[in-house]
Amino acid sequence: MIVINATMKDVAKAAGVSIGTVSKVINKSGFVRPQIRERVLLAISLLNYKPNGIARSLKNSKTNIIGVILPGLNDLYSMRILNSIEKVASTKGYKIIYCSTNGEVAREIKSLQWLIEKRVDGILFYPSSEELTDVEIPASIPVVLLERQIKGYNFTAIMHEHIEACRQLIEPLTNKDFQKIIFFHGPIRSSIEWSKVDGIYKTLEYLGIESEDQLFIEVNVKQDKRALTDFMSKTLLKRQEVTAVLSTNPTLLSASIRACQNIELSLEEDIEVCGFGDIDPYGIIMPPIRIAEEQPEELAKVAFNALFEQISKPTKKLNQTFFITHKLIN
Amino acid sequence: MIVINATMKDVAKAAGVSIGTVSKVINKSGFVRPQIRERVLLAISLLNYKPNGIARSLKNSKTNIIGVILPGLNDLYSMRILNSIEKVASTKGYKIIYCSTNGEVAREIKSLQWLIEKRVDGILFYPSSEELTDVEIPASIPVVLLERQIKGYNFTAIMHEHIEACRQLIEPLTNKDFQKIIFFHGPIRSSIEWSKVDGIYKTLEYLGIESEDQLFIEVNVKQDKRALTDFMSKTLLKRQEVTAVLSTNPTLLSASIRACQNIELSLEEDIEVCGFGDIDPYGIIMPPIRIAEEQPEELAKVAFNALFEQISKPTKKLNQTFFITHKLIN
DNA sequence: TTGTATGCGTTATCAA
DNA sequence: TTGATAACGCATACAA
Repeated sequence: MIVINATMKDVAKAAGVSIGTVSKVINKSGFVRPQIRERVLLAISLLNYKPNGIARSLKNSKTNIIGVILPGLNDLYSMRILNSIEKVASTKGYKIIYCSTNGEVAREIKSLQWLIEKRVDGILFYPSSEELTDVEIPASIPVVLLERQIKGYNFTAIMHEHIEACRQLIEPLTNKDFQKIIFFHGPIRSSIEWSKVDGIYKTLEYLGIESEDQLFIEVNVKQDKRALTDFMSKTLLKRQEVTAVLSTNPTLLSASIRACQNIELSLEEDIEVCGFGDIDPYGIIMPPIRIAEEQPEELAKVAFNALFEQISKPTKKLNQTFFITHKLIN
Repeated sequence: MIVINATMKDVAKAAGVSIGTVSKVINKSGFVRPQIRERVLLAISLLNYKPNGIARSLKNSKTNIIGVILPGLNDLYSMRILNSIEKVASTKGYKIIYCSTNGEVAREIKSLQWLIEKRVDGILFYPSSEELTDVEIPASIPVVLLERQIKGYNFTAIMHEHIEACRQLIEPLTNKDFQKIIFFHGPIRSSIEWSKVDGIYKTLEYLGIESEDQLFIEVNVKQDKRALTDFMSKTLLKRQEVTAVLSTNPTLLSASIRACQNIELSLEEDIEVCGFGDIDPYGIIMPPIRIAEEQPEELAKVAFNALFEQISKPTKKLNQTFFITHKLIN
């Protein structure tokens, strides 16, 4: 008997038993006489029967899928987040549906709605802003946020703590003779950039250094590589008194390095460059610079576990914020 | 009337119509009297009804999901592949389930089986070897392979062509005075490494250079960064006559650069380093070295389109191999 | 121990 | 134009 996509019904017929019995054999639930069980197993392999996960999900209200919404896979940070989420999720039997938003609220909404429609068991969401409207998330689908809280929702959120990292970056600079530091940062309306700049201010205050004496320069990170390098080169040339640079994200940090190379400032002797971002996965930068690295693996693990918790015990609705600390290298 | 997870039945009852009518309104199929239509729409928003995608998939035998199986997200190449697949897929209304295999056949099989069970509409599969056993893929689920063909299956496959890239890398080296080149490559039992080494041989032959006079060194890429750098440093010190290095993958290429820095060979004056792999996304390496970059975006696009083709017209079973060419930079 | 029947939430085919 | 009903493939409570 040849059946293209065999169902339990086909198996039942072939084995001369009822659907219920086949189901029991497959799910190892209840008891089935060994003899019959064998007949069923034989029929299954003969017909090359594959259970239909969709029907199962419908019946059980469980998909074993979680949705992961990220701005995109454009840097090592996002890549490592997704990589880790997938790894830890798969140890608990979950697969992931990955959605990118390109930082657009409209696409965030679309993704959320799609995932809700597909009845995923939970959602990990890295919002690109604190705003989100026009989407109500059913209480049956837990959501855990990455790196940001969303106004008016108060989900569980996991984010990096920046103040301590700022201290670790800045303090060594000031241990030596007094330095004039230039801080390159992105738009402070971004909450992440803001909290880094805030961390810098707090650190300076803690160290008894006047913020007014240092240079804070907001840079348009949307420029292309070349433009960024040029801008920083010019800035550094204009400010010859500067002896250290701290950049708050990988784009700016790499641009700082290119700028120094550009105007022939030696990272060894003339200027000290440090900042946030895993920009040198292959260890090529010489001399190695001091970097505060995000810990995406840690973030992913904590986030998934929080989500898993909520999936498993839907009653527990204790929304908290967890903080991850940076790792300082070199 | 408060309903937690409203269904079409709830909507129908609330609007005082039948389920069939509600379905018609939602799917805009058939005609519904405007007045009734409004009533239904009202009920939908009142009850906060969300269609159940699982039930839809069951009914329509269509999930709008494709599975993507990759060895992992451990380098920029995989990242860009996944990124592009997701982007192009979403333009056609598909979401992706991402599965990592860590290069283990057992996990490849598990992933395939899981995706088959979930009845995804198609699968993009980057196998880590040419072997695969114990898994029969139903004809109803098209599969397109990335970078490799699997023995005994003969699926449509998309892969990079390496011979031309080898020519473009090697020819400039030989335009100058005769050079002694060292070729660092990975295990040639890997089909990708093999085809690169093959490309090198063919190029040398084409250029009339004796392969015997050049150095081919197979390197264990599983070593850690430090060990790799040391190994290459020693090799280069032993072979002072070498004036150029070609490495066949990003791990080896970056190690070559670190080795040169290590033993103070100037990339500008003493030695020429080139090879395969996008190791410098932030443009920090000075001087820029010549690199043959894979084109993951192109690969992803071609692969998805091939898959989409097969999903749309299941009859067409013309399995082919498509080749992508590298892009030479610097 | 096994079989029957119902429901999960849709869509689609018919009658009405 | 609308409504009733039968699938889709499976799990399960209950009857046999």
